[in-house]
Amino acid sequence: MNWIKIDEAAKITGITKRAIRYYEEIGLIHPPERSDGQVRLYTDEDVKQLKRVVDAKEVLGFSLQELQHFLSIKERVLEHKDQYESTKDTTIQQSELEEIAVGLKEQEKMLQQKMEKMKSFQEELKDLIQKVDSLLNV
Amino acid sequence: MNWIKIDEAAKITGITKRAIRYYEEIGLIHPPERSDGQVRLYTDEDVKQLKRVVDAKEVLGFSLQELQHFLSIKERVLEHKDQYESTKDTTIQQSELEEIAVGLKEQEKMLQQKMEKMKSFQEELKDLIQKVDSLLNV
DNA sequence: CTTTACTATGACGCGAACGTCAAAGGTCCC
DNA sequence: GGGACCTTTGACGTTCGCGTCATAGTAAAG
Repeated sequence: MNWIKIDEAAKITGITKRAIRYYEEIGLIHPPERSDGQVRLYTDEDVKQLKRVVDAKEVLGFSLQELQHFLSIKERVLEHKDQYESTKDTTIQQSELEEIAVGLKEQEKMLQQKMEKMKSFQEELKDLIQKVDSLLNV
Repeated sequence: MNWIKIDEAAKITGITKRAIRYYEEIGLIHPPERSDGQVRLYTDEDVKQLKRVVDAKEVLGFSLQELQHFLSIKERVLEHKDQYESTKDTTIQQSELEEIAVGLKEQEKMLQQKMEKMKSFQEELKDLIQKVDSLLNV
């Protein structure tokens, strides 16, 4: 495995070291491994997750809390699927699954609305660009 | 004209009264008319503008400053177009127009990227919903 | 084993975007 | 015209998302 320290992880992702530690602090990313001396060591996977989280935050405008909520749901669902017949604590109750389904569908609806609004804003932007261009080409 | 006070405007738009006053304070919306006793009176147009501003903020994840910048550019461009042959102070210099064009095109590019990332996130969401549904229909 | 360069943790600071409260004044209805 | 209920301005408080020290420990090179 290729372990890197926080400074390199920061350089790769473009996120500051402080922000990375902060994301860990609020549970947005998994705490990475540590050296014997308590130094954080990141894998490629860790770095990927970091990038995805930041993308989602920037692009979707989700608050970090919302994002964390989504990620924990996702993990639990995937875990549930893998360990289908096990009876671990991580197993999700049927009733809870239904709630999750409702919540996710709600999210998808909101995302859809967001994208539509973005489109109309994009149109407006294009219009404005056209107008500016026509003013320039006289 | 149908004048409404801030409380009704707040109820219509879903924005708090404090936020509306704040938006006015930082120049995000035009100061509305006032009664003799200094009470803010909003028209339908004002309410529309409020909605659009908030939409843009929520959907695009713009900071209020960025948004204000965009709105002021837009207004000045439109004004420029109307008063084409006038020599008012509001007229935009050629050089400035070019800068604006560059800035707007940059914005459009970023918007495009955002929308693409949103799409892929939407796919992920749909996947997850499918998985949950398949877990429910056993 | 020392030096040099990171790293960890804790604490305080900060700007944005409001919330909240107080004091003073405005509106409207009977 | 006198309450009951808004509104305004000002000021301070709060939360989020980090930035920025300060202090102390760690890693790697020579």
